[in-house]
Amino acid sequence: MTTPDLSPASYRYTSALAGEIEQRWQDRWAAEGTFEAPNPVGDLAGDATGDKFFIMDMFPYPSGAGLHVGHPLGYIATDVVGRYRRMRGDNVLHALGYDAFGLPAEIHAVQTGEHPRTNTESNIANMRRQLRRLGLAHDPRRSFATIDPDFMRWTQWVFIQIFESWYDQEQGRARPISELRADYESGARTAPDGTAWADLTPIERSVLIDSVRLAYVDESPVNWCPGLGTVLANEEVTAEGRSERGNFPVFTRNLRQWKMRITAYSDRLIDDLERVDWPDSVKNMQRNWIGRSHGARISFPVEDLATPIDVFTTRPDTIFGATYMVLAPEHGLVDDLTADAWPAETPRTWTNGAETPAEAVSAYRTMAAAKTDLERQENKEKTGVFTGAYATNPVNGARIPVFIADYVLTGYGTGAIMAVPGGDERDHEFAEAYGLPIVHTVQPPEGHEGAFTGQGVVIGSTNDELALDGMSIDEAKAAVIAWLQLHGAGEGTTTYRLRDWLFSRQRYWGEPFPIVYDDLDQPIAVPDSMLPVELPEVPDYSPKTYEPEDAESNPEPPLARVPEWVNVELDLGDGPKTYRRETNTMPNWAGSSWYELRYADPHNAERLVDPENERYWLGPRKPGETGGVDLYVGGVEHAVLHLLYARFWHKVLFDLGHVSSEEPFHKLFNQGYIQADAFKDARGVYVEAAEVEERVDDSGTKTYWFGDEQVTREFGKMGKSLKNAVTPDEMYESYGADTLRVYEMSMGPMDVSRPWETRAVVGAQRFLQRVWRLLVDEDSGELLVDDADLDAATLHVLHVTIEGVRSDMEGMRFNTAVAKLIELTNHLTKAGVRSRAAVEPLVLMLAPLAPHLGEELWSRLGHPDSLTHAPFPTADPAHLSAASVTCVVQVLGKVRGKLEVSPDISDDELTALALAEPNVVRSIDGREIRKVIVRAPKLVSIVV
RNA sequence: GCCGGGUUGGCGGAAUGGUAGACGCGACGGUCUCAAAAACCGUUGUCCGCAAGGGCGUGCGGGUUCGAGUCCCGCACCCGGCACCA
Repeated sequence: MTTPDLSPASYRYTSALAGEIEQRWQDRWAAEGTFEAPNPVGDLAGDATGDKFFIMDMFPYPSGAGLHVGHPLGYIATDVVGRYRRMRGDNVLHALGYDAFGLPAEIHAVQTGEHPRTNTESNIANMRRQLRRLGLAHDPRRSFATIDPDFMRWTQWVFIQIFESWYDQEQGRARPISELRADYESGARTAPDGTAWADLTPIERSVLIDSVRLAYVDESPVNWCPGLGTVLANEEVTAEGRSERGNFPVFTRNLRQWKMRITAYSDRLIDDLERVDWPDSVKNMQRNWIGRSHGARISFPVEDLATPIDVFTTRPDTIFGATYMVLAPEHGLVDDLTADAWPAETPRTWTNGAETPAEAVSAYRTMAAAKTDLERQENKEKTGVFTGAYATNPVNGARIPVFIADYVLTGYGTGAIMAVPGGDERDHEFAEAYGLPIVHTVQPPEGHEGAFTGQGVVIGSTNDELALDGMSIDEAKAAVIAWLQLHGAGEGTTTYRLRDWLFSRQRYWGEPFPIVYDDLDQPIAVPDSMLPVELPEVPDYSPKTYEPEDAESNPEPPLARVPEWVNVELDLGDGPKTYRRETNTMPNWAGSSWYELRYADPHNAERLVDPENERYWLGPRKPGETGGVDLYVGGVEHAVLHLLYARFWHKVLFDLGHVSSEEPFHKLFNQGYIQADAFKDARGVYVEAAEVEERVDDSGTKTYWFGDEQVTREFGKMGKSLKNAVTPDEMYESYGADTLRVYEMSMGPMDVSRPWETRAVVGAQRFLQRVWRLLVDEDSGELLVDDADLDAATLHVLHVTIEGVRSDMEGMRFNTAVAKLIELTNHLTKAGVRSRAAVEPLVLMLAPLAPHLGEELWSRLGHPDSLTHAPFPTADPAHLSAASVTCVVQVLGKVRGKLEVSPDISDDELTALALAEPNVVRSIDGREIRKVIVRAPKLVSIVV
């Protein structure tokens, strides 16, 4: 890219020299173990000084495509923070692992026949090479991959901990199953139906215990994707009801699958968000995802049926306006309450033309089941059918019809609603379509049409015992709930949108479950001594896939094809017996749900993490704090996936006493993305952005050409799919790693996305070249530094820079830190100052951003040791005020003059000077001065 | 629809309520060179003006203030998340 350097200056800071310097220092850091962080105990034990600081990046998936310049953005940022903290004296833990289970490796394996492990490991090696070239200050002893048997063993161990636990609602925490069993055995606790433990058969006991485990198998509606041949979590299905990967249709099917009882933690997962230092946007996304809403459960008796309909509502105050009820088509009571014949005078619109309610219900159900999520979303027109049944409104005895309709969802609340057309827009729409009464229970404003959902005064809501009229909505809610409770018709309650986490996949390339089934088909955890359960060799890695539309197909895990692995003889304490292994594998999220803990004690063979090491690196700094990683940096795309799962697992481990921290990540920072122009040809196919040419026509309009073909420009996240990736290797080649680092850090604030512009990278290189040239003679390589005293102006600039850079580093404002260092460098260059007293602090401040250049210059300045632990410069307050400051004189808020004044000038003196300034006098133009505001020494504002 | 974030030169961006546009890219002019590139130096919001200086200017409309990019009210547009969630 750059033309060969023909200049005679052989010590010019070119990409070649930068490359040589960078590799040399990387070798030295590796040889000296510069970034190794000592642990309190264990194999990595050592003497730690200073405060601890644990930094983490969201670890990468080792893709075969390698890195582009967008990937390292966050890694550079955390590296700068880590290097800065070391210079402040902290003991910094920073390492990088690999999230290495995943679908791409499996697809590659299916295509090539190569074992996914082989391919994944070579991808990891390539990624390590690319990242090493960036000069990241990681502790290499603490790196791991989730596919390492030693890591997988502990992933399985955590799974068993969760499997062997239940959630004690009274204590509000997870407890071991063994304690629950002990309670049953001692009689301290009986089965929910009152049966004593001793009266239960072994299988009944198993079922009872299994029904409360935090990891459990159960048959329930799940997302089945025949095209991929696996079930998927809710989070992996798009809004259009298709798989995020591959874009295949997804069907809701009742299947027996593993789940994690994350819903037990709903309240703690919401409430503890108050205790962590996370961006509000992510906290909000998690709150929305968990979707806690307070309201009431209310029972509506049904005519001729013993079981009432339970509904959930957030607006119990509107119950007097409940004029009909709706059940989800899949609701369990529908069959029981559907009448034998249409009641007399049933309107024709309610029957859908069917002869009997049963016929109408059955037809509607079939129709609703055939609707895809997309169709439901696109067509929100309200449909439904009358069941022929009537319920009774408990507060006013009104006889109200019961419908089924697909605008009521089976999975939320109780799957049934009381419909209040006066206070709910959806109910209003349905009521209009089916001619149902509309009753307002909150006084709507004059001229209001349709449902009224705003605040107001309650009306029309009075019975013999309950008088809500005139109350506010909140008062009425409380009054209704109290009344319902008194009459046994309902109670205040809370519901959540969050569902339990579907945890099994029909994949080869994932962690096997450490579970076997006995001859009664009960799941049993394998003993710790048998961990890890490793993946068997299989003849074929590919999942059993089907026609994408074949909803009737069934999942078939690849591991089930290896009977000699599936059927295993074990002695679990009662003699050798044959067991059947679980053949599903864990989802990709498993390893990342606990990996923060392993960095703290990566080789511990006895425990997940030694308690002392965990307490040191993750424990709360003060009582009452959550603890957790001090800084976690990654993209916002994991806001409700990884970050929710990891919090859940961490809390279970906390409850069980394995960790002292209540949250995995104390501070979270979302970095923006690097974006870039992408270009599409006439067919809509992306073309290589690097080969597109920009042409400007006479009118100044820009057009883009790929060869002879005109293409259209777009803007998006950098990556392979948009064919606009720029690799770090290209940047190393043309500029060097330090230039790439400085450029990426100077592009803008860390938390916003920014467009990549290769032609702007040279600005960072010019800056580093200026620093180099300040210290080193380009022809001879000699050090040009002297020991002269600094003049007042330089002292001032230097200390203001130190103060500013420090604060920018603390606040992760690297873009402004770079700007300040450039200003200092430009000042020194212009003033011809090469004094050690100025250049040493400059080199130290630059070092976190451009560590190789920093080390090289530091060493040339005569320091034998790495500057990794050299103290970061401290500003001397004495030099922070300048010898003179510019004072602005405003007249009526407009700048009319500037004065160079002493910083300690008095108000009176400054006012006198300001009023004497010729341009100020002219602006006042003889008018009477009404007021003078003086903020010495910076400002005088004159009001006339 | 709901929640969160945003809108500043040609571009990326900077500004504890106090000189809007730091720093960088690009552009323009210059130095060096036979020439070009690189490098270095200078100019660069816009309009009027020879200049001194002045007018206008941070999405739009109001307000508070001696003074608003910054605070308050209303609106438009853009980005992200959720969405028939009772």
